[in-house]
Amino acid sequence: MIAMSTPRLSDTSYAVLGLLDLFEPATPYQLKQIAQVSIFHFWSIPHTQLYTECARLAEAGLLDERREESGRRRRVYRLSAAGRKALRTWRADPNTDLYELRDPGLLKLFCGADPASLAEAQVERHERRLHSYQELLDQTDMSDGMRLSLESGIGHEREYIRFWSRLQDGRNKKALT
Amino acid sequence: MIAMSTPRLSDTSYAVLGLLDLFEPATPYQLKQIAQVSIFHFWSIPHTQLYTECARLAEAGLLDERREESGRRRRVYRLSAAGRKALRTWRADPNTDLYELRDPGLLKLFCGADPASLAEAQVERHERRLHSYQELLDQTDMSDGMRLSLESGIGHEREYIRFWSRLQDGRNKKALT
DNA sequence: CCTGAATCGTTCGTTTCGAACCGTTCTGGT
DNA sequence: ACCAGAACGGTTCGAAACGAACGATTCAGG
Repeated sequence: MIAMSTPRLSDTSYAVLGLLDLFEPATPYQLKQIAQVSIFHFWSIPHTQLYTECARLAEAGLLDERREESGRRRRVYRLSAAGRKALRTWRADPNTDLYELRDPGLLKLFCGADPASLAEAQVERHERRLHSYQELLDQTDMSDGMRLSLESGIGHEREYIRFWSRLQDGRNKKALT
Repeated sequence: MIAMSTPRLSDTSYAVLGLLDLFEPATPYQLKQIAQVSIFHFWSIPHTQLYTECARLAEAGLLDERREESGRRRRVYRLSAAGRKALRTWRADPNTDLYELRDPGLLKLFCGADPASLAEAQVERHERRLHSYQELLDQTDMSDGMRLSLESGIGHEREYIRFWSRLQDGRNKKALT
């Protein structure tokens, strides 16, 4: 309950709070593993950031940190009351920005790369990813939010496959610049 | 032609080279304006980075820089021969990673926000964006790559609208947590 | 046990980020 | 013509994010 230093919370901060809300208690390493099969699809973070972000949030009083005595001396985190409250407040505001995207494939396409050969590689990768999402969907039991966001990912993968497939078919076979 | 220091070129570097290839000569500010109606949709960069990136690329010998004498003393950039070559090499390799995405809306959904109220805001924003893309498509004349990447953006906006619209309809009216 | 492989956790130098600021140019009013 | 304020253009700088690399622990098999 003590009001500590309050650094700005980024969306990434809330991502960590949200993960812990579903899967606490957890170490940063476990969060990384969970994130890889859940939020990384629409909220990418380098794994090192989970360590620093947890530390920051604990510092700010939004997480409780407990450290193992022996062995790896893992730091295990839980939401504090303040953390739970911060999460609830943020979650209740439906006004959010649109996405930010970085797609190297589209960038190359824009820059004039040969569409057909780009497309071939892209279709394959997106199909692989689509399958992994679909497997996730029926293997795991998950929260509503988790299922919905995964379904969104599936929709976008399908859209990507549609888009790139169209570019695969012949006629675009000019030299690779 | 002089081989200068060669810092790693990031995809953002190539984005700048690619823009200049289509629209040279240009100042960083002009690049920003062009980017806003072209690559920002799939390759977001803060505008200040265009200034530093141009400087870096000029330093590396991939751009030619000319500075105005009077007034704003703008720096005007063109591709150098080396820059053109670097762009061509990069463009010819079809093996590219998949996208990275950061979508705060999906993040909130994942974290358990009320789907219906989130959806309402999201649908509106995505529809606005979809319209702006569609206007771009017939107003402007553009390169093949530009048109294609814009069409991809339109496809994804439609997908977003499909997804969020589904969540708009009643029954999800539980309290906003 | 011992050795190598997998797992786990963190550090640290570099790059990116974006708020904030300042100088220039434009616009309209007088 | 001149001035005030708004819009535009460009840059700086401190903070945050990034990711390569490393060191330490645990596990698996011989």
